[in-house]
Amino acid sequence: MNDTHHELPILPCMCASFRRASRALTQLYDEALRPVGLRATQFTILQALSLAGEVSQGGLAQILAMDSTTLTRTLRIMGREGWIRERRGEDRRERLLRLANAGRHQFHRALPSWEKAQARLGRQLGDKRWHALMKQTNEVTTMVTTQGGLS
Amino acid sequence: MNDTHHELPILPCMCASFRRASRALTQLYDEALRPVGLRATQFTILQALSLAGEVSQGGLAQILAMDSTTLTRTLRIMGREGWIRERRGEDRRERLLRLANAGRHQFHRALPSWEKAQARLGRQLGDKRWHALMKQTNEVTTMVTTQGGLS
DNA sequence: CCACAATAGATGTATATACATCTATTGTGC
DNA sequence: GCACAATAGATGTATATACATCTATTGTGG
Repeated sequence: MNDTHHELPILPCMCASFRRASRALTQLYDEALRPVGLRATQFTILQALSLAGEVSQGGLAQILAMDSTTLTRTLRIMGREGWIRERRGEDRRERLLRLANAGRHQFHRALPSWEKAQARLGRQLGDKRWHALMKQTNEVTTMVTTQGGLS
Repeated sequence: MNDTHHELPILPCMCASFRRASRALTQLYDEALRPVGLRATQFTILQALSLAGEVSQGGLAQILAMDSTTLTRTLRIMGREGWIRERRGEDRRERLLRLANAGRHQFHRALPSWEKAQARLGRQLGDKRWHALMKQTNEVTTMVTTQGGLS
């Protein structure tokens, strides 16, 4: 406990606050998932696909509020591992994605580590704050992605 | 308004929720700051330095809950623009950072765009949720960075 | 059907991010 | 003072992220 400890000033910027919290949480979850060989981001994609079934790349991007071209490379990495199956849609521009068996397996293998991280954080926050955060965080995302655009 | 609109499912993962919200917010703030030629991240660093005065790279990293080596490169980019002044500390391993005049200028030039983004979001959220989010987001960060560590 | 606008992704490029490892410097036990 | 542990950043490497631009495909007005 040395005193070179900067006391986490409150950043007045909402974006900065969220980015900072994201970094902190990502480090926590990454650490929890490291033994399983997954990044938080990759776990998220496995989980999203597990919940969504088959979706196009653009659909997945929308679910994750992410640029669809960003997924091109992340998915390539995960495809390399054999976790994801792709096929062309009727619209042959689309790539339809879903979990491959190896992906489902990897997801289930990671679940306990993820749940431990979730539970530990939940214990620290308490149920009330946990739910408030989940709710409000999603509200922000909805708000920004729905009516977003500076125009 | 087409119906290829995936309805933003609630992700059960706290980390994923935060990362998603961060991406959404970053796009919003990046768009607002683009005319000024700043990324949200860079604005954040200028603002943090503006608030903190002179800090070491490690100190700034702690303020931002960020790995200090990550800053090496971001700061190099910003140094290129002449926004940041560095000097060695008494402890000659440290780099002490602060805003250069050009950095202060760039920061003030960006302030109106940033304030507009903040205000717009604040209007949408309402004061109550705005403050709740700020508070809770910072609590999470404090919690995770303070007692963090899986050990 | 055909020209042209619109869309889904792929690719090029730049930044953001972390970790492992390395170097330079500082602290510590003896 | 010296050997060795600890610390602050720098560097190598890999992933995450977005935007501009390009290609392939689809929709559309005539």
